[in-house]
Amino acid sequence: MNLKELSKNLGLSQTTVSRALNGYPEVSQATRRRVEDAAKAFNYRPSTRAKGLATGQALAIGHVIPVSSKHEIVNPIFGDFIAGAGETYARHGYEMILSIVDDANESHVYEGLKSRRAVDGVIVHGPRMNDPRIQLLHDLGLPFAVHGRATGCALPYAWLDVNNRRAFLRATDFLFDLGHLRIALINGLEEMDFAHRRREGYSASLLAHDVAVDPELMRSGEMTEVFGYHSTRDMLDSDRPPTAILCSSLISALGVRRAIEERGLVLGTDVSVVTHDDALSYLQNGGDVPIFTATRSSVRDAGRRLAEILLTSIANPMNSPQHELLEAELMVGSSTGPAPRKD
Amino acid sequence: MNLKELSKNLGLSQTTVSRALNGYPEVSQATRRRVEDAAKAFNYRPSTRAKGLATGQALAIGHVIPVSSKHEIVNPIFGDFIAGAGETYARHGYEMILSIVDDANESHVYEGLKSRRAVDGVIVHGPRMNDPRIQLLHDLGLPFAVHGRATGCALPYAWLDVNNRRAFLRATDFLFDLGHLRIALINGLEEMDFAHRRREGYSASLLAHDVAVDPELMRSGEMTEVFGYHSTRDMLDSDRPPTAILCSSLISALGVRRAIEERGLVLGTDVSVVTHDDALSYLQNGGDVPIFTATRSSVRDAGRRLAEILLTSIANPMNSPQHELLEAELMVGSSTGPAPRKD
DNA sequence: ACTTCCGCCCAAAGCGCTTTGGATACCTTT
DNA sequence: AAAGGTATCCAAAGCGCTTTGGGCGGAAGT
Repeated sequence: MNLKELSKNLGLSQTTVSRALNGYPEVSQATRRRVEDAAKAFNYRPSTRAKGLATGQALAIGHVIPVSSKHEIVNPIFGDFIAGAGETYARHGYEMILSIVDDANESHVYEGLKSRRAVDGVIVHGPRMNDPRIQLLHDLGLPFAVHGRATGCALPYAWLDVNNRRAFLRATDFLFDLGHLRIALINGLEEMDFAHRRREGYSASLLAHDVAVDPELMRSGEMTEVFGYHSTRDMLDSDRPPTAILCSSLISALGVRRAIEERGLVLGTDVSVVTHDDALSYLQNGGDVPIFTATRSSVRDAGRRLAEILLTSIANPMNSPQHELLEAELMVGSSTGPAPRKD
Repeated sequence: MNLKELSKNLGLSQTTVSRALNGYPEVSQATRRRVEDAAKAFNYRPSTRAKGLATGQALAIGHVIPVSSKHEIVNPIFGDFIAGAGETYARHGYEMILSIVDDANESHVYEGLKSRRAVDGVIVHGPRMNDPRIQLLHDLGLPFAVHGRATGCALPYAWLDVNNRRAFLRATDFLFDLGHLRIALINGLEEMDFAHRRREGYSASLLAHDVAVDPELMRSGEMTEVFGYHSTRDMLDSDRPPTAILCSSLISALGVRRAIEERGLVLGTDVSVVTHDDALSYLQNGGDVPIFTATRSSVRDAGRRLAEILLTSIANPMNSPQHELLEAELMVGSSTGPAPRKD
């Protein structure tokens, strides 16, 4: 069923039917009702493509998911983020279109989305330091919003981020308060902006407590379970093992725990662990009592809100870009305890 | 830059430019080259929408991701599956459009995709037993392919599945060979087709070994870490605890391990565990030596191939639907060992 | 009674592409 | 030299919608 058929069926012009359906005022209540009923009855829905052609809008938002060409890893937070964003899009009648692309070709994908007029805007995932994408998108004139931030980019742009620095500062302070002095950091890849900020928070706390930064206690890599395991194992086997570990993801934290328990040590007694928790739906941090002490911030919620930010910036192109900085909450679980005494 | 401008620029008609770009023979080599060069120079790409309108194709595939309204859980395998499918789409010039929807509204979404002509076909995720979606899609005349199968659906349809029954049959046999007699099954939600098939394989092995099925040893639920933990804890605390556990996902297996170790038991010695492993990029089963003995099948590869199946079925609508049944490989890790002797 | 205005509706153009049905020039045949 | 191919190219229609620029009748104003 298309517009022409529907209007023929109703004995009305396409104009009137279109207007009735889109809520324009120059249609009488009676006809509007009649049209709406018929549309429902025939299960009529305007073709997205035709509508898009006529209006110049795509009614779609692009998500370009970088898959690191080295590691072939899809960010595990991605599913939940998308779920959140999808809620917003559904409410506003937008589609979400996804491109999976290895990070080498990324710029081509953005150019393609723009020149094919496939989307009205894009969400930038996994920003790195000085990320070239934001300059590129700016030059392309393609509206965008960033999940995270890109340190070093001077241009104003819309973003939503967790206060990673503050979260890791507080977490480290918390460990100091428990008496820990050798605190390790198992972080994401150095080039990622969030990892950089977390390290800053960590370093700032060390500095404030007059503790020197020990490179032996800092690891960074793709945040897999295995990475957490290996890093922890190596550090525990060293001469001066840490008594506490700060970890950038719950998945790696599982590996951290494995290494700790494999050594016969007890989590929260011999070694304390604090992790960041993205509140992934399939990986909750325990039940009522959190297992891990964690800095927590829902990535699904971030998806919902960042999508909202992007849509409003598309609707009001002249406004200056919005930001939102979410504070992570520090949830104390059973993975932390006082630093073990030296005997 | 659009076709009209480009052709004006070249002093050619839109027809010729369009044909040159789309590989039609009625264009001389010389002009084709000229056109291609100009297109590259101006960074011209045909508008997807206009092209779609003219051809009647959408050049897009829909993925409808059900988020269980009860549990609000996004299937963790989803990211990797999408990454695989995305590779295929990119190669064939298709876009991927995603709808996140709670399972109550699912049918509306499919109808919407169809009537808005937004996609050329869809991938069905997470099929349940007697899944009504396959009948619905069949009636709508929307091409589709299923990731998994739907027991009880009589219609022929395209699918790709792991041989779940065989995998779990072999895994259970393997545990029997090690001398285990009390083997537990921690499975996905009962209504999911894959869970049903895995249970069948498990039961068949028990039957073949003259062991009665004990409902106390069978759990099913959303496959989270916490679910694996709780199920294992409860079973280990019972009068007749299992000596081996079969688990439907690596994530739950992490919870299984936690419960085992929390009881002071040793994985692979006191309790053996075999899990299914979807080979998720961020959750590898150990490094060179697998941690868990596992039935393994890459879900990313499944995505790649199922997308291929769908695209060929769209290209050849008259052919009967293709299937592909993947065999999982049984990888022996360190989570299994001989059944402990009764002293 | 005559204009004015308003409420309701319509015909047609246009969005950017593909595709049909020629047209034109240049070769080959016979 | 006339007829028939062949290789290139083009004008225009059409895909399904929105939107511009009226048209038409009846109520209100004078």
